Amino acid sequence: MPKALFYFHEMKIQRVKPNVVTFSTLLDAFCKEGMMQEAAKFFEDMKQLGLRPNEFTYTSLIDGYCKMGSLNEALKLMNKMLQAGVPMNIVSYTALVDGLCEAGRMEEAEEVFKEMLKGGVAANQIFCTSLIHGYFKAGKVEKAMDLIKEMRGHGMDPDISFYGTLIWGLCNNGKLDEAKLLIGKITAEGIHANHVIYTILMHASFKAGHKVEGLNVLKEMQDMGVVPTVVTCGAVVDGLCKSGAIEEASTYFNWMEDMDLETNLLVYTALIDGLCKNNFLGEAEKLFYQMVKEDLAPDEVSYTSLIDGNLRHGNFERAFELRNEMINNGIKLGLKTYASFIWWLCQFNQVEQARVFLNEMNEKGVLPDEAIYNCLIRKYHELGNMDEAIAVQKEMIERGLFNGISDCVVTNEQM
DNA sequence: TTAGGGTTAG
Repeated sequence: MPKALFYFHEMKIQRVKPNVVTFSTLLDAFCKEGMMQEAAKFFEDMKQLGLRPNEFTYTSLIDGYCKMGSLNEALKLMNKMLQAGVPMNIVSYTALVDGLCEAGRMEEAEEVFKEMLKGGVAANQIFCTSLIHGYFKAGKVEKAMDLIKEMRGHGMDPDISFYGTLIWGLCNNGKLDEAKLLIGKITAEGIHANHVIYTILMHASFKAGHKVEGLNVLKEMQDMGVVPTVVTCGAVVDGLCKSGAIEEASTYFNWMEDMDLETNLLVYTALIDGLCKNNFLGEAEKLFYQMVKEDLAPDEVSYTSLIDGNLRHGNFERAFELRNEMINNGIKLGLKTYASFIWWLCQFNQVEQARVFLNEMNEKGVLPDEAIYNCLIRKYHELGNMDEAIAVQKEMIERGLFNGISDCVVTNEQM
């Protein structure tokens, strides 16, 4: 990116005028880095220079906003695009629908799909794969299957990414066996599963509690000549940690070096979390600082893992120290960080301190979830402080988080 | 010449 910008400025110095393609290329690079403010600035700059953004320019921006979860910005851009007389094509629609699917906004995605067809733009395999991913993610297996049938009816030939999505969807909807059968079927048809598909299957096996099976998938993958990536190893380390096989997890973590694979934040965090949850807090702390030494900047997730580890061991002082370190490094506490503080403070009967965190969440605009409220209500109730239990439950109801079937302990009569 | 889909962490 800095090199690209250097050439861009060099162009200006040499009085070579950048055109729409030059701007779109740079703008797309900013979007892919998640630097949307810079991208938006380039967008304005090019218009100022009298250049007319085209479907490529708009699509990069729509995709960028979608990837960072700013769906409303993306939708606004679609309208701007149409107003500017630049028609949406299948690529622009795919970027938008994929964003809506990722955010679980399936009704809107279907609406956009209808509009697309009305406008005479035909769906293709990439578009359908995005929509199928959305349906699976939302647990709408039947809808996903219907669309797959329709795709076949339209003569679309499924590719490896499509199968990746399908296998992921089956695994995430409790159909691990069907996913395995499907891999066998496509292999027989001459389509070879790749590292992504094996990683999906392995992760699903571990998640279902089948440790041996998970490791078998890794072995099968290697036997088939598919080389594990850092993502594969991350899934192995995480899977083993969650199975309580912490020593094996450490072995695979070190194995990455033998494989010439560079570890990343995710793999470190998986192992740090595993160490914390398996009573190796000292090792977790050591690994955390080894990670920092390797220039991997801890994020909210890695801090939360270590904070949670300290809290579960009653090391409140250290947890607060890490919280401060996190803030000093410009990382905001998220829902999981607050949930961890509130949960463990309640477990150690420090309900007032937990309440301070709930208040802080409200001040900072982090929406608490049902579990956080229930945890506090239960603890207040247990300690005999019904006034506060009722007050917290009222807040929960006001926020629309009380669905009446949760295990809240304050009944209507008591309120 | 520039844009879209599947995998891992609290």
